[in-house]
Amino acid sequence: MDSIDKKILNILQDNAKISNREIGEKFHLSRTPIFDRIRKMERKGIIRKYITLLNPKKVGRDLTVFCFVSLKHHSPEFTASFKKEIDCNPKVFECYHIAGNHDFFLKVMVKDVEEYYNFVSTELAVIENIARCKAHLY
Amino acid sequence: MDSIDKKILNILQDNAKISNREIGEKFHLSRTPIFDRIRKMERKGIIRKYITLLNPKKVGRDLTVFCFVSLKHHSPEFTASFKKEIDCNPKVFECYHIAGNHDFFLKVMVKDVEEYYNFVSTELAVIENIARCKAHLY
DNA sequence: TACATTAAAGAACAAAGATCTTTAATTCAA
DNA sequence: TTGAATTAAAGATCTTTGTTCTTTAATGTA
Repeated sequence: MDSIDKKILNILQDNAKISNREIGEKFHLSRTPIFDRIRKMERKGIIRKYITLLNPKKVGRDLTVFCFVSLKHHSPEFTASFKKEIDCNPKVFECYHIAGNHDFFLKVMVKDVEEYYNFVSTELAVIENIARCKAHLY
Repeated sequence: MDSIDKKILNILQDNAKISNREIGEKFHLSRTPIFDRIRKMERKGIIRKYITLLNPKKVGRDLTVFCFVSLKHHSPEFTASFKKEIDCNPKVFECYHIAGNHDFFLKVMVKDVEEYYNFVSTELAVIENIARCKAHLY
């Protein structure tokens, strides 16, 4: 991976739909080498996927909550089981197992505070292994 | 926005590069109405942007740090100025202005702990308005 | 030097996006 | 209910893009 590859990645990170020709113009290259470079990075797994970002406020998800969850039991089985369960929840947009005082970090997107507390009481707190949950509203 | 629009959004969220024809096949529609629906949602701002996700481990970003930053001054000018500055930093992948005890929440991706502390000392702490910074390693 | 490897360009083709017109369905007011 | 206006979809068409293949130049190696 040379400096051109890295610059291509920077461009793509911000805009997945830019054409190879337009990228090539920035480096005085034709679209062929750009295509080849991108495909190589896709095949190597450097480029993971192309996704679409929505405007949460316009799709009924006005409130973002960052939420630290502590578990009672910390064995690999328990943490993996928790992650698997929470990853399926459509309100949970990101889930990380972090080091430090807490165990998991969640990014939850909901309509309002009421929906968030419903989420906590009916979808989060019902999970056996949960000890504590600390929220940061956005 | 009807149910077809919502399903289109679900598909696009996971794959920004799927063709209109392929989406249309799922609903027994031609590519024209799919194109029109997507463009409408783009113009309304429902669709925000198309981005590329990389594999952090393969681009020398093994360590993710969630970092809460508190500011000294909290006026709109100060917070906007901080956000503008930090948004330009290539190591900062997400930045949110949150309610609660802290002011900003950052998702920072770096090679290792050393690079993170370099980031804090040479790129974060140099910003005048910073009061505190609390990190959660991932 | 001679050979293999790599990167880029250019030609060529299939597929995609994008625009425009027409048709059918739906809504709304007279 | 009728008729006009609006909307959604299809189909034709054109431009651009992605993709493949071949050729050429540059680089590295025995």
